[in-house]
Amino acid sequence: MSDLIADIAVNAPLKQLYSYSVPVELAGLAKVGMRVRVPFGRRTSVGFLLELRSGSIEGLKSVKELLDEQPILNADLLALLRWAAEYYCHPIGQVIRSALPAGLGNDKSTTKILLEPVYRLLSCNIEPRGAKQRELLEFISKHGEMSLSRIRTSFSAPHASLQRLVELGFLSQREQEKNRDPFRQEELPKDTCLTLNSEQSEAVESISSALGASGFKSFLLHGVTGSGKTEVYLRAVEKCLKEKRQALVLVPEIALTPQLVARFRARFEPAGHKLAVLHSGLSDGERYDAWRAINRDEVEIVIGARSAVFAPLQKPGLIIVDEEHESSYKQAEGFRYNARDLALVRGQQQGCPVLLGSATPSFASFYRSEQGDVQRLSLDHRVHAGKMPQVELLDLRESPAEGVLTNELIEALQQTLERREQALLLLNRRGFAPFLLCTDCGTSFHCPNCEITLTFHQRDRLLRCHYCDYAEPPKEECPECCGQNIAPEGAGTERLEEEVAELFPGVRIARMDRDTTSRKGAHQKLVEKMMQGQIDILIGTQMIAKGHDFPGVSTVGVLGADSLLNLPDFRAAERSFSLLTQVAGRAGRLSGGGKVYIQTYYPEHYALTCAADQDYLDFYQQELPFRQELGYPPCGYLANLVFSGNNLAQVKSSADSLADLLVSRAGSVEVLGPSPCPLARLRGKNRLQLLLKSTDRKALRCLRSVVERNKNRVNTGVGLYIDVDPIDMF
DNA sequence: AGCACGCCGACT
DNA sequence: GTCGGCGTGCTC
Repeated sequence: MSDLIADIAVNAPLKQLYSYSVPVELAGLAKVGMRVRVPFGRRTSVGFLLELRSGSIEGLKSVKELLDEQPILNADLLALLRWAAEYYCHPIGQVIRSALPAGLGNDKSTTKILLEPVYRLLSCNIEPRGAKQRELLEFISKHGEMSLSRIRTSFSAPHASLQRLVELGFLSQREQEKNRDPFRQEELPKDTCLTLNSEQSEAVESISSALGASGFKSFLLHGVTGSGKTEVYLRAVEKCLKEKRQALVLVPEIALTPQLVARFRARFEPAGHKLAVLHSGLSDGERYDAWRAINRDEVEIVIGARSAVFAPLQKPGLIIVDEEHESSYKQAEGFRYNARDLALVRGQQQGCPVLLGSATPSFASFYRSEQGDVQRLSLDHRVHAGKMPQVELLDLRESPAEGVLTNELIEALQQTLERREQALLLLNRRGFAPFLLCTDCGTSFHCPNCEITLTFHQRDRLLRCHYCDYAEPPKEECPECCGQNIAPEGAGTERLEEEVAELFPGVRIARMDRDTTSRKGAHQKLVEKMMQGQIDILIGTQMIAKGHDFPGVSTVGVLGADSLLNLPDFRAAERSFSLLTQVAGRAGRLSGGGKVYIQTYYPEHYALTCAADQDYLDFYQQELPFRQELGYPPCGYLANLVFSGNNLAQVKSSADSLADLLVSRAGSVEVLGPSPCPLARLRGKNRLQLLLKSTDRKALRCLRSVVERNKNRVNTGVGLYIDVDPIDMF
């Protein structure tokens, strides 16, 4: 006797599926991709139906309830999610939940479906008496079925009259789901349909032919700032819509790039194409409505941040990842996926082209394009033939700064203010432990095994490598120049703001960083003030280098470029180059002849010199040997195991014992550590990491499954997670 | 993650 | 004598 069995991913941090019997009355209705309610242990839980098969139901509990009438996840999306759960070593139930809008994944559905009345004409043999009623009736008969909110756009307070018309039998009324529209009050911006230059045309041509062929193909659109990448996106999407397929556009953070959304709306909404936006700034309700509209196949273009890679499009024909180098595509907590990489996987699974775009491509993407895995499309020329700014590297060894600013930069700021132009000061101080530096010659201290900067640990007075746990005591004297001036470095935007205010009394200074923009709309407000010239000097973190162009800015100062270069991370040079190139592109966009000053102890470092020349290829060629020699991505693969717990001894013994096991099974995989995480204590927990590195992807996957099978070796009270393809090592 | 069971300290 | 602390173990 064979019965129907459902394999369910339960909403709990558990890797495997659980099998349930499907009761006869649900057998015909149950479909893969639906949410169900199942008894789980001594409680009930929401689960996701992933497989249906026949077999013996002996000893199985049965599905209690189907929570959807139709599957909410289609087969393609489920395939992507299952792949991601496996690849990123994360429980499938939680992976699925993270792909759903809040309210669909948990037991308590807090998000309400709004209903609104919809009116339809029944008969119009006789006329109603009131003038307003007649107008309403005429309006509805002209446009057919009409929702209350639509009627409200033409009539004020129509509800009472409509009620009366329903009572009199002129209209029928039914309830319909109402969609919350985040664009409600926004005016539709004007479209500027630009003519393409030859580079753009070529790029569009290549993408178009891939769209026509409808199979997977990936492109890297490498276009300098101002080279018109967005116009290429727009044309590609246009072509995609012509093929009757949908487009998915990923952006790092929509809140910071409203103009991209505006251009898409301007181009496509007048033609009647429906566009949806998914990002963290939406209310749960708005997000939920947008998600469901996409799922009902009412939307042709989706623009969204990271998690939009899971948008439930029925037949995506094109996936665009804008600013693909941005590290915010990697989720740093919980389900640690990389949306850029998953976009490529989704494209492969669904057979649709994927377009990665950036002015400073990630090293990985450029490498793939060099290998021929990704087709590179280059836009080397600025659309408006704007001059590239002049970049000057200020050598701090020759002219040390008294405070944060060197005299040259102070001078340049003074002149900028006199000319009534604006200045940007970038200081990317992030919460890292300070590093040691010889202020005479600029030497900092590197790990002999890993080639990354050693971090100074005040507590045990040691220089430590956060990858392999190499340690040495700090030198009293610089090994390069025998100088005695070895000092920890560090200064933040707040201190800079103070210094600038003292130097230039009366000047309008503003600061833009996470602290000053945490409130909703605060960022936009600063941007507007800057645009209107109400700010003379804007000080901020890398936030000021992204998103907006400030046409009035003629001078850019970069401080603490070295602190980025000295992060204990093999991507430090890549990050520095990328940020500096971007911020340099902010100067003198309109006026021409903007100047950029970068203060540094390493004016000869290739990350800086290449950024100064805006020369990506040169940077790539200089960086490549390091990655190759040390087997770092993309020349190798990484997985980071993080152990955390309150009791350091327990954390250490867990990490050590798992490390021993892994070393014995390592094969070609290097097992580095365990060593303290860059943030060795975080939220009261002691943290150790064990880095797995290999040029052989399969071997690394294999070792990861050894970890999965031996999680029980980890002491209770010690948490373990795996970060696959880590970006930040904390 | 929940939600139990279970085995030790201070309360009516 | 019990109420409850949170260690540990399981969930088709």
